[in-house]
Amino acid sequence: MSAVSSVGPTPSDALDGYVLDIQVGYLLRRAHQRATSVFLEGMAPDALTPTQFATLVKLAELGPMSQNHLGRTIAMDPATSQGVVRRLVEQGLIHRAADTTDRRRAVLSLTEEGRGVIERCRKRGLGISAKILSPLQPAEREVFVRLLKQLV
Amino acid sequence: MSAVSSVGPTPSDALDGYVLDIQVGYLLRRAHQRATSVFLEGMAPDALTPTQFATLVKLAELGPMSQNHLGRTIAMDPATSQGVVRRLVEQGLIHRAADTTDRRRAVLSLTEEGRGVIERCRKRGLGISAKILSPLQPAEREVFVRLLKQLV
DNA sequence: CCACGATTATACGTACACGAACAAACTCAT
DNA sequence: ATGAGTTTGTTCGTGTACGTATAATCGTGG
Repeated sequence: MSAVSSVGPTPSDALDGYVLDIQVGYLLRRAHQRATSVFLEGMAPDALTPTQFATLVKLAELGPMSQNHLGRTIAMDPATSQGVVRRLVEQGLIHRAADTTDRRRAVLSLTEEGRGVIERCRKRGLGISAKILSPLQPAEREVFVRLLKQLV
Repeated sequence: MSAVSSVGPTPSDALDGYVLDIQVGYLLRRAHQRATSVFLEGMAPDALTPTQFATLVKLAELGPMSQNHLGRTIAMDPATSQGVVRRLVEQGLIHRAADTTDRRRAVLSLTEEGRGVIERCRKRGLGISAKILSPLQPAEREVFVRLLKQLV
């Protein structure tokens, strides 16, 4: 029976040194929330999510490939890839074709419309990145991105 | 299996300078994924998610309060708070009581079991934070956390 | 006192993220 | 060439996250 109740003004007997607001996981969650929010606001004209845009960009970078392969290049679970690709196909930005040599695979490629969306959104993407980093001093931004890359 | 041995010139005509892998939003998504994964692995004995743990910790820090208020202190949408708190109540870690002076509110507090979980998990939480930051040099870790805090 | 606006909590829909289970198809070793 | 093991894509369940809508309640100005 641990009598937990300290009479004093500290309700955090059980914590003892654990301060949530400086834990890196908590801060990453908050920063990711804000980055997503800035992205959605900036991409509102095309109604693209960060993951959807990343999928299109990677497909443009690397050319046609299978769904799972594409997903792996941007750290998407196969189950997640399925939903993301399905929505992009429904929007007409990605084309699905059967692979002639491997009947399990679906070969994905950009449609003309998908290519157009990327061109329109490229500049906006750079603006969004700048806005996310805007609370930092210019010199700090490069440091932060360098460290963040090491963390992934 | 290797990178695309460029069948054509550049498949990324539409990109022109937009490299996904150095966009801060994309890196934050990846880092958050990894942080979540490390957390879930480290907290496996108690099966707590990062958000659930944050909720318990904040409740210990600040004492009993309403559901929306608690949610706001850790950047949760009211809709999100509802689900997180419901699951914690189902696990017996949080107690819900009607507010006597405001019948809209539900006053949340930690149960004895909830307090025990926090005590057990405190040290593990610190270990998890260290593990997330482990790819960085010790000096870099403080810099990173400082910059990350400014981004939130 | 009462109508109006704000707040609290809930419900529904959408979207990522992942574990688990599955069928179909492929590869490879024996 | 057959069987074992792997890969591809899907489906289901859980959890976070958010917009929108709604009902109940509270506070305040007139």
